[in-house]
Amino acid sequence: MTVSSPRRSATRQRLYQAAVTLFAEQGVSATSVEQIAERAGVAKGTVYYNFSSKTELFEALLRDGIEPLTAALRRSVGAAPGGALAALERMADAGLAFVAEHPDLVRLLMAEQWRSSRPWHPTLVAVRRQVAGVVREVLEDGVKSGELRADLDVELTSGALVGMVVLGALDWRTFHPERRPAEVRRAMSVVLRGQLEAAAGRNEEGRDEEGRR
Amino acid sequence: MTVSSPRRSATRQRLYQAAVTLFAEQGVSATSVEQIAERAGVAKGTVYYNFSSKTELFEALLRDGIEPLTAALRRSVGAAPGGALAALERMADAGLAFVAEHPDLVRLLMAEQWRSSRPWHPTLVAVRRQVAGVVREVLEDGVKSGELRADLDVELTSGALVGMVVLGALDWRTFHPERRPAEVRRAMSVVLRGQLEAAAGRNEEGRDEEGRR
DNA sequence: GTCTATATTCAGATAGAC
DNA sequence: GTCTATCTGAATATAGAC
Repeated sequence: MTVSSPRRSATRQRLYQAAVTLFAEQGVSATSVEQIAERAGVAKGTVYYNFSSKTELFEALLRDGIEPLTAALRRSVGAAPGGALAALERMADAGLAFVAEHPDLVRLLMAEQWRSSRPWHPTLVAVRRQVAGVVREVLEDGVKSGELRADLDVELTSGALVGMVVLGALDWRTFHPERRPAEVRRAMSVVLRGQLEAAAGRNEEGRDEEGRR
Repeated sequence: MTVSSPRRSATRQRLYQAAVTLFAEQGVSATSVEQIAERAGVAKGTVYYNFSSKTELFEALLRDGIEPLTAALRRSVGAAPGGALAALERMADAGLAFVAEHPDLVRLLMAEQWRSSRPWHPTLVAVRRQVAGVVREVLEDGVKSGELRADLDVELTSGALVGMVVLGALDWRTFHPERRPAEVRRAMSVVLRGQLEAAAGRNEEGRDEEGRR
């Protein structure tokens, strides 16, 4: 198995880029190979020289695109100070950044996630489990250390938190793109840290949070 | 314009049911009219007698399916006691119930939501805005009444909270269907009420919540 | 490696019998 | 109102020239 030639891998990258945009916007089935080729500036035959089928192109695209996501997640959890809530904030941050950088890929993941009985479904489920799994571990550690409440339902809560970050981020990119990343991060932080309520009985540490980082 | 005959509207209902399942599982484009007809137990021609095209069938299905959702939302906000957090909890509850009852429709909304440049996209965006809008109003009222923090970003926070509920609920139905609704509700309530942290400095009111309702 | 031309399959939509 | 039969366009995938 020889390493792909520079020329070929450049073509593949162009095809990835063209395909992910079209797939996200129209769906996989509604996108023709012709369209992908056109957008990438090559002929249809070239697509089939590089990938055996449209499905294979899509799966390769997923594998390639997901790698940076899992890498970013691992980074945000591992080497860092603070407790569980701080780790959750960093993960939310990493999620936000990923969505900002690869909005089409995330839209695609969101859309295809729920369709069982499609060839690529297992791959998507694996990604989902991996992402939610990292969050679950953080929650578990937080419970063990006593930082988080002992009766926390880590399974269901992790799913909900992932949903908050991912959909919150997509909502941002799609409907409020003029807002700055820091604003989005802060909104999520407020929910994560349980600071929705006005700080009536507590001290004023909530105001410190505004200047955080 | 005469009212549809009972026979015809029965057929339409069967077509809706067949279509929503197939659309959710395979996507709209990947589902053929033939498949829909087969599953509904009618011939393909009958589909075209009732709907002028596959797209029109899909849009009618959306309009019909969404009505109960917006109705449930209005109900859960309007006539009820308690402040903003209580209202948010009731809305989360309503969302959970809706997802439990119409999982296919919700999966479909989630999947098609992000594809601009499709005929039905405006309809889906309208639904999204409506749902998020109700949450935003509740947050705004909470801020005005002083229950919620004055500097709350109602726009971004409402998007995040909707995401938490919807994806949390879908996650539940898809990956943890054995869990009971009350467990899911409680997990979301914990996040909403900012009770992730162990109740160290506070009193034990957190334990009261377990027996809530 | 990439192109053009083409075979083949298949889905959307219609016409007309019942 | 619903069926069967059929038309038509389009999309996947291949073959072979360059």
